[in-house]
Amino acid sequence: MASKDRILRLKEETRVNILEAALQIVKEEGWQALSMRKIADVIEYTAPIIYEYFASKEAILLELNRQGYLKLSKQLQEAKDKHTSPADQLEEMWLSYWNFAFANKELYQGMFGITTSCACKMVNELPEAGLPWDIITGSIGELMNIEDMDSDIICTKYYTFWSVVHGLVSINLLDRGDSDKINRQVLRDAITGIIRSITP
Amino acid sequence: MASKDRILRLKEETRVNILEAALQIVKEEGWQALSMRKIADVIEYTAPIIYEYFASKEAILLELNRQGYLKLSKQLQEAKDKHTSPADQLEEMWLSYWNFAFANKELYQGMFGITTSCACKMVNELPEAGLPWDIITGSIGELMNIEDMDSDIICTKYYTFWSVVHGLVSINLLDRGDSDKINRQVLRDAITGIIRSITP
DNA sequence: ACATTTGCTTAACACTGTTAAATAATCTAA
DNA sequence: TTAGATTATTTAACAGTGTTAAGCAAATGT
Repeated sequence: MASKDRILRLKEETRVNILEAALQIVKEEGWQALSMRKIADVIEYTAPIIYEYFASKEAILLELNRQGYLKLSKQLQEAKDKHTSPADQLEEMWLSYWNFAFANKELYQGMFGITTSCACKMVNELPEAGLPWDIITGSIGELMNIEDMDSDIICTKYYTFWSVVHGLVSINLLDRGDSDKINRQVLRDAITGIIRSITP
Repeated sequence: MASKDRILRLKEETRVNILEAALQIVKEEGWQALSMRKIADVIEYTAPIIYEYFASKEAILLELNRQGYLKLSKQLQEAKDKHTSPADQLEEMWLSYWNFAFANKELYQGMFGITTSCACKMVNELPEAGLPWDIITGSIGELMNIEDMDSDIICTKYYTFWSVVHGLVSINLLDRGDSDKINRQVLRDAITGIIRSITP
């Protein structure tokens, strides 16, 4: 029965369509404007069929976040692969993180926003949310000559990196902050500063 | 007509009650659970009378944010007044900022959250939102011997401070991050590091 | 005592997420 | 081909949201 395959392919397709429609709406009108009926409008169905593909609206948000983490991880890995020295890798990766945030503002908000309306709470239980950590701490450990990737010192250094970059991103996403050029300079200074501070 | 005064006092009182009820609900159930009817329940009225005091739900959120900025500014000023040297002032103020964020999680989320559902957009036009900037850049300017408080260099240094502190706060508010003790250490290190970097 | 203003509520509208029932379309088997 | 069973999709409904307009009731001014 090849028709079964076709039908499965179609179902998978509308599943993708739902996610794409959701992201499109969010990009055009923001998270607060996303509604099931609007998604249904875009994919030319009525709202209840969405529940054949996702258990709830929150499940859609969660899946979008998941894909966001995958996309970010892919970019981080590509950035890492450009260099061999851990110091260069770290600089390239955090610049890549910065670029991801602004190229995917809405996604970034969902992934790392202090959600206010707390769109999807279980994002912390998403396994993909741990991927960036894995990719980056590898270079930190190598740079510091530490093997145990879960050691407190690596953890601390990771959070030091993350907080400064995420903080800078947040401020810019909040429409605060200076011109992009100045902020890039602050970012570069901070990153190289931290790298130097942990270079043996 | 003293009764006019009494009646005005009562009106002011329910205005305060509305705000307190809103904050109470947010603290107990989160921003996403805040609704006009719930507020009305708490103050023992029906929903429409709230519109005699606030033009919209967003206006309530805006006023809560305004009070948040005032409260934060007051704490920052008190922290500043504890010392005379700008370096000590800066350290004390940013620690105070950190403490404010965790003592008023919900308020902080509203004020500095990448709102996702973008609760109130005009928070940037709130004059009170600029108070922390005024208080802190004063010390930065003094420390760097610069008079023009709007100079790019002060601006940049302010954002450097803010991004690292806000980033660290965000990560902890996201349930990520280490123990409070370690994070306080990261915070202190970062703050003193920046202070040292701008001390002539 | 009547008229007017004020305070407050009820009712309604257009939305929201979500579920159950009803219908339309498709596939299966005789 | 036709009858029956499945599946796909929609309509209707529920409870909730922010918000507005209409109505009522109590206090006030004359």
